[in-house]
Amino acid sequence: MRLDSGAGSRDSKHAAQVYRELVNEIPKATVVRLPRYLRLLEDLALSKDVVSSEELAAAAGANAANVRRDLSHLDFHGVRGIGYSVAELKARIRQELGIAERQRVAILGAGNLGRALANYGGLSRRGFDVVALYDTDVRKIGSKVGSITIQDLDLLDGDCTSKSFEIAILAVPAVAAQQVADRLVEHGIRSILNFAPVRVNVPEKVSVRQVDLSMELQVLSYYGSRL
Amino acid sequence: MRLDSGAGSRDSKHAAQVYRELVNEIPKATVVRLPRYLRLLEDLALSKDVVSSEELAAAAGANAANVRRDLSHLDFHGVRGIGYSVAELKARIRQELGIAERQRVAILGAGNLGRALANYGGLSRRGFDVVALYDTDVRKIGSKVGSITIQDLDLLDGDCTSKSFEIAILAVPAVAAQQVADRLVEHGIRSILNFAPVRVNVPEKVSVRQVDLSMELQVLSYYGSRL
DNA sequence: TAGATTGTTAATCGATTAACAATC
DNA sequence: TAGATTGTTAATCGATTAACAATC
Repeated sequence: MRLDSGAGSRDSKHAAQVYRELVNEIPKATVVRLPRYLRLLEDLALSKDVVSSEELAAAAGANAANVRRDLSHLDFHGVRGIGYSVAELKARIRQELGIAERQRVAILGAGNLGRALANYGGLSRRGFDVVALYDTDVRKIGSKVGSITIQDLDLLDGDCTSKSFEIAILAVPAVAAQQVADRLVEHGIRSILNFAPVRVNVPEKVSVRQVDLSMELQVLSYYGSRL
Repeated sequence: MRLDSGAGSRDSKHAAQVYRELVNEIPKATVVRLPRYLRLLEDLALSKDVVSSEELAAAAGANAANVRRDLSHLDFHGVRGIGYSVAELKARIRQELGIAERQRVAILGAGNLGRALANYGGLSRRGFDVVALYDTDVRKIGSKVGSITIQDLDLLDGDCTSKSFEIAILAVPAVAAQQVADRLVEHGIRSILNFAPVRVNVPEKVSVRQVDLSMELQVLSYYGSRL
């Protein structure tokens, strides 16, 4: 099937772009802005019924036209002259992000960072429940962080059904990261947030986002040093 | 001055692109890849003298042509048929990132996250020294985290010269973030890494990067839910 | 030389945005 | 109606990459 030169194609659109629209794929840049819109909508939910693309843009550090295009990718429509329904847009973005229901998160590694993350109340507030905290250190296993008991990482393998979770946060030392990631993948996990300062290799079906403190500081340093 | 139609311009280049080359600006996408190259180079420093664009690309999750173009933005040249000098490229990237010398970092907020960051050895290994840790809680002030004594945030204002730092890490509660950011800006800081789950407004001359756990999880959820 | 790898071009891709008709 | 704001087009921008001549 040829996708270009069809009735709906225009010279200003690339063939690949037309294809992505056909299969209803949302641009990556849009996906990363959705949580920013959502945050404003949650703040606004009690005070306003309607929000404009201008306000959403200010909250996300984007352009109003950009916002309108983003929302049109969701097939979400506002009212001309009025704006967008706060409640409806909030629900629509939650649905699109796959967080209409609460998500279960496991934290791997109960070091300083793992414990800090387990204690962080902001997760629950945004719909993420930390349901497990794993470590390999026998001195830590059994002790509690908040209401969560640290468990032996070896339990992971048998835990598939009883303690299932959708998302894993990797907070282990760099040397252990790949090994633990492999076990998570075996366990069927498809989303990993990696705080370890190494890239982990995973099958294509698994998505990983890495948060690397040193690299963030290095990028900051670049911009700080030339002003 | 017109920038297009000049002797050096070609139809395949946009006028804005030509301008950025004239003033020697490095593309943002390149800047964020430099730390990834640097990490590989540090790992390689003891074992290899030369590295290829192919290897650098694999480490950074980029394309080899992309790497070669990135390095040409640094005016850094390799040797055809051979590759790039590991030691020279490492030094060149450090210089470009403004981290030829060690950088001093202050952490604002000695809660779970602030203390976890202060304890994180990876920072020092990458050339960042945590020189101060501030909080407002009188029960925390004076106690130590590792070798650093928690100080009263009010000292920040008098501290300009004696305890100066180039980079600040914001690890305070959301409600305090803007206020503390304002004080940092007054203090003359130009680089802020913000872990608080709110955008902070700063003058244009200050750069901020935000790390927001919930938003990262929401983006992950999107990709995890459609596979 | 033959093989390897750079440096650069040209094309395409993906994202942004000004502008404005549509319309509440 | 007049004012406000959406939805969409068209242009441009910024980034990526295949391909290949240059050259070690």
